Amino acid sequence: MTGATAEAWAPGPLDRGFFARPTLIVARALLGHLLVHETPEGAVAGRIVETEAYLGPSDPASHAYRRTPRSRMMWGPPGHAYVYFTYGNHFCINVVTEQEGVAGAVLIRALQPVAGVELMRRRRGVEGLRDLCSGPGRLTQALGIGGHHNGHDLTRPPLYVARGGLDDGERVGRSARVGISRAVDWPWRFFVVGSAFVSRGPTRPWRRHLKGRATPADSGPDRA
DNA sequence: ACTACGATCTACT
DNA sequence: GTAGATCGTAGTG
Repeated sequence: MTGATAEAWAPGPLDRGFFARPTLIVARALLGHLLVHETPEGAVAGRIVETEAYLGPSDPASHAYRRTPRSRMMWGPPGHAYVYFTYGNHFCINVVTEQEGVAGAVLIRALQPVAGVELMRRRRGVEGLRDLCSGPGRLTQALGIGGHHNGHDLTRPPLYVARGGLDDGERVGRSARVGISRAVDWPWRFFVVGSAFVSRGPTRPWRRHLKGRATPADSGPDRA
């Protein structure tokens, strides 16, 4: 259980073509894959169970709604990390999508701890498995991700996305995105239905009431 | 130069 | 359920 090295279980990184697709496709397709960080202190990894899509100038909630120095990475090459600091306390990590020159990124919102759990506990200062990576600020702390990872190529160690997958019977759910003040009803959050490791309780993500017009809240065709 | 506000988390009532 | 922490980014003057 504990003590397994990355080499013992991790397949290679996903290739760049995986990320060079429309952002909404990548956001859903990332579910089940692994975010891996290998450091001198040890290897840690988690299975992606919750994501959010952020587009370019067409998306009022996106950092790329307007082009700024901070968000320039979102126009950069696919498969690279966009890491930003927020609320004076937390880092969040995105995977850049689309062709270079087109803005788009997927925020990783929650992981199911898979390896390096003791190191995660040490970094987080909490014990509960469900408290280690269930939130965008929590998972960066657990994995040791910081501002210096901004622009890192996530198809290359030491920080990369590796092939995982969804089990038969696991379904993809959608909801509105969390923590935003514009485009609040756009259903661009994706999560593994029933996972105990999503950032908002496992039984609660459906509880958003639709106001006025219907939104496509049903899961679409799944398959990663 | 100055101000407002977060793609959040934790602790407390 | 609500508030405070805490600071870089972005927008305004």
